[in-house]
Amino acid sequence: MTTSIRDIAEKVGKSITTVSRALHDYDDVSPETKELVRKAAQEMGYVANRQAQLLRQKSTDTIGFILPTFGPRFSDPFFSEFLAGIGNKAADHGYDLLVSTCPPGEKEIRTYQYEVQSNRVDGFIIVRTRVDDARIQYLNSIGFPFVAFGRVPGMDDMPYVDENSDVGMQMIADYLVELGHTHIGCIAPSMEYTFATHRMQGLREGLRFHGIDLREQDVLTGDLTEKGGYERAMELIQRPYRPTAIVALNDLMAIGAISAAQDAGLVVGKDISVTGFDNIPLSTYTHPPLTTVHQPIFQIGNMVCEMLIKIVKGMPLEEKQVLLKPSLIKRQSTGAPFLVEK
Amino acid sequence: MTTSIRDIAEKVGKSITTVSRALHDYDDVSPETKELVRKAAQEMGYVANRQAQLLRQKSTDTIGFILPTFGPRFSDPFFSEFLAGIGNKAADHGYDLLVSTCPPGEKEIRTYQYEVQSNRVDGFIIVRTRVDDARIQYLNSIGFPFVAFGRVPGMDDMPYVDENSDVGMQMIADYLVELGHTHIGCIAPSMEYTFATHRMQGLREGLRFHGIDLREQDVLTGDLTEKGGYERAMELIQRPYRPTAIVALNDLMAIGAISAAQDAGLVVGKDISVTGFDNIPLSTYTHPPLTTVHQPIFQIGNMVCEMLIKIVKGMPLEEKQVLLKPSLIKRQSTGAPFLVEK
DNA sequence: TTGAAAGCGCTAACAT
DNA sequence: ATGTTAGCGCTTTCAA
Repeated sequence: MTTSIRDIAEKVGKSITTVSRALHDYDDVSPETKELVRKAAQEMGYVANRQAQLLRQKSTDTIGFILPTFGPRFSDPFFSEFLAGIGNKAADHGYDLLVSTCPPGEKEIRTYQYEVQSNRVDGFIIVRTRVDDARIQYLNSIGFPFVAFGRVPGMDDMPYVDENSDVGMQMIADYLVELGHTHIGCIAPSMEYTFATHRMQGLREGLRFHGIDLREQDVLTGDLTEKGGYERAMELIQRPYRPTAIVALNDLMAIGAISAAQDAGLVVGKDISVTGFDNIPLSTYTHPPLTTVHQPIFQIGNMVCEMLIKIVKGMPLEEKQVLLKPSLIKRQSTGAPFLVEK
Repeated sequence: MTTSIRDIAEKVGKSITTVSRALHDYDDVSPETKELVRKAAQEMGYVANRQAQLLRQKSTDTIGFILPTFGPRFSDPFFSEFLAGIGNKAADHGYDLLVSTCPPGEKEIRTYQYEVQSNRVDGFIIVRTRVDDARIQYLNSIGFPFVAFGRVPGMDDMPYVDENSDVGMQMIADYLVELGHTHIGCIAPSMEYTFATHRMQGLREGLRFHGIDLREQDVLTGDLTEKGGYERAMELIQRPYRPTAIVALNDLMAIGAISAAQDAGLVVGKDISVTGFDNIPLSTYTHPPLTTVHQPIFQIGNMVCEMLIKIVKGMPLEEKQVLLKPSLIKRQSTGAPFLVEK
């Protein structure tokens, strides 16, 4: 069926050892032999059997990525873009990407354990880090390579890439205050996500800097989806004294919030302002376009993957922790507050 | 490091063969030995080395999925949902999912070849089939297992799951005509995608049934993204005699079209109607919510994966070709036509 | 510059 | 019911 190293050896009349070495460009093989072997390999359409190669080398040249899927309508554009970023870079380095799906929770660690112990991957890429992240604790405890997109409190030494979303949110706060907002509502996911804690803190500090306190009752928690955003935003909007601006912790929630505002008969950007975070391509095409903070998801995927490959190859890392500078994208979902019955 | 079958053999004082057989529950091993071996394996945290196991068995228990990524902002919610569907089912059956990324084109086939020849996967899942699909021709020519989401003309015997989007589009046509539209524009991706040909044909036939011809000049081609939809829709809108309804061939394009209409000062659902296709979760949260045709992407991922696993295991397939019935989702992006300067 | 031989961890045919 | 042995395809000592 498939040609093996042995077939080539037979054809060129050399030993399999020589063929193997020729293929790997060892310098103790004569140039002529190398040429000969290469040509034969080419002709016969030889491709190394990965299983055998890797069994021998005790490595897998494979990166693991376990998608934290939530329910059957897992439709977050964030992940396809991030995945493309990883896959892209992995391919550049001849690495494979092994993707599994597992909802966050109990079973999750077992999925990681299983992949580690069955020798399936050389390292993991972790997304959406959590404050008390069992995945990272596990990998750390056994010294298994990984790189995270996102930080984890108390684990300042682990390799990660993250955007400085504290600062990103401060920019949002500054901008809203500058526009004249003083009563601001916030819709957020569970604070188990570190990115949520950073963004909240940035928002809090940013507002406090201008003498504004974000009140607990103005912060509502929902799912990290359009639906979650819609529901929580609707709650805020239907209050007798509704906020003049709603800060959503990601674009998907913001899209839900815009929808809620419109269903309530409000004109977004005039009657009420809405902001997001991520700058997914879609955020340009909402109505009105969404004011948000840019996060280069594809590039972060690239970086995370590149770092991980260096780590598993034992190469030095220039920077073990990367914190990217955010930038504010001003669009039309924000405007000066329209003050209602005050 | 990791415990191997040999370690267990030593511990329980049996041969490695016996251990292997005990672990696989062969019936020529005494119950006591089985018990003994299992307990030891448990205690020692034994997990089989996949590479070795698979090298021996000449199978990989792995499914290949090559993401057709377009450019660096590959942010299509379709793919994350589909991936979750596949991953989910694969995990149920103990299969791994090997994901690569490769833009459609020249190099694509080489990526497939490479994965086939290096023995990395048992079969492939193909998405977004094309009229002249080199991937499928290749896999078919070498008899390598695959299941496609989408049909290919002239390959009626290949295993696939698809939605009957001809009928889906006819439903859209019926509905628009029923609302009173007669001048309809269409924004479509390249007709190399089979789904596009089916949807176009459905639209054409649906309209013709009501005595309406879709004119060539009213069909514009763009990228399968919000941006593509925006640009092409804007062209249609700026014409002196603009259509009263724009049919987009997927939801992402429709979102772009809504945005274009709004930028042109039109009220969508009143001044102009817009329809999509897919019913991604987002389509509920556009403004106004999008009239579209539902496609159960997660379940299709499930089905495709299940079928592929049966094929690679040599199990019989109840249905080799599955054509799902579409359903129309009426929302507020469509309404009776508002007739301008006619 | 080349080849023989061992062995990665596992399974299975063949003994016993 | 259990063990011996061969071998999957490859890399890598070690010896020639």
